[in-house]
Amino acid sequence: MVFQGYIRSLIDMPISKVQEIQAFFESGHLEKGELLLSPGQISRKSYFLEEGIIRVYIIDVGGNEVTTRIYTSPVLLNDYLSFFKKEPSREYFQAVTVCHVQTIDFESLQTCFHTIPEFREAGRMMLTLNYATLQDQMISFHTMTAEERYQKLLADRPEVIQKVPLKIIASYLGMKDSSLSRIRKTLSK
Amino acid sequence: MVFQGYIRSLIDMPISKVQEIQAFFESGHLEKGELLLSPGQISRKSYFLEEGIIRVYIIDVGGNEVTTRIYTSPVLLNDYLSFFKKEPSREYFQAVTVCHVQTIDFESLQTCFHTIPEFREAGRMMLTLNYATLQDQMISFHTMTAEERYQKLLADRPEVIQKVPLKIIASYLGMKDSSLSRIRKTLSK
DNA sequence: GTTTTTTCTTGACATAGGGCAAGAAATTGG
DNA sequence: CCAATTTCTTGCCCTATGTCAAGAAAAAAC
Repeated sequence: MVFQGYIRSLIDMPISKVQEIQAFFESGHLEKGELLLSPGQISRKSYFLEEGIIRVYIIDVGGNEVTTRIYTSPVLLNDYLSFFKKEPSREYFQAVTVCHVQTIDFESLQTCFHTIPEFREAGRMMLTLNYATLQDQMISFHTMTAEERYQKLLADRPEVIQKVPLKIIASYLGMKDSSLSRIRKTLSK
Repeated sequence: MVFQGYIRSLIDMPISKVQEIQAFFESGHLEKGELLLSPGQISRKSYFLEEGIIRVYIIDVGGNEVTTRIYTSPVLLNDYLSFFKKEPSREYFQAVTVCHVQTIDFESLQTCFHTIPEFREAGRMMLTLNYATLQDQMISFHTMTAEERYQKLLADRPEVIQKVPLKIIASYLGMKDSSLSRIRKTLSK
């Protein structure tokens, strides 16, 4: 249901088509804290996140975790570069909460792309949307203060604020956790 | 030549294939300062930037220009969201220098995608690479100071430093032009 | 349910970079 | 060439956010 609605929101197509697509995926489950992918590994799977939250982070030169993306369901996601170019990933993908996912491996995805043109379109649309999201994030960094970025996240994706630890949110928003804590105090007044 | 080398760097394919692809494009020329696309317009073309520099910017709520991307040749570029979803663009695309480009319209691109699977792959690769670039940029904002970002740009793409006005570079790096000017002074010592 | 570990809050102080504005320098246009 | 723009530099002062560190609160482990 979730899967079908999401795919059809990307590209309009008959239910039968989506069911055909869905048959290529298989259901899975992720524990809180589970790593889907680590630096050095080659990504073998793409995911449809049906329920839950997944974050992507790196360890910077100073040894700090930097969260660059936070995915909230429903969404299609993978490590494009690693998955398509078959090169080692440079990021950690981690389940922040328990997650329900639908997974698909490279070969199945290629088959699916080749046999169902609509899915190819959907794939491109997914990448396009992800790109647009990242771009919005860039613009936020250029034009907003740390507090404004927090308020935007609160307005756009309140579930992130509710379910993700403060220090991960702070890193994602490009500030220190002490600053975010102070911002919260200010806003609570 | 430039076109062929670039496409083949995305996806390995015989020269004859690339020539077939190139036939779908037509040569063009952009004046310095020329706008390729403005907010509200629907993007009708994709570009291969053969020579020159193109920047993308928006006007933020405070009325300031914010440069979000700077493309240096050779590179394939377009406004994905506007071009593929046929929705109004939200950005300005502007030639920063005189440019040589190869252009292709939506219909030709679709035809090219359908008839040449390799080009479809190349298109996906282009989007993937652009995504990766944007992501690197995000990470820079998270982990580096303004000065470090400047030094990185200088190391990675010196031609940007040489040919793009300081205030555009400053905006792209997320700082004020006065700050960048001071950074330059510091570094020159 | 007690201990251990992790996360969050808070204070005191430091600093990178912003805001404003004036003038210098470079570029553009006639 | 000379005037008009536009771009770049610089001084002074200011503020948002960082740094460090300690303790409180919450969550996880036993």
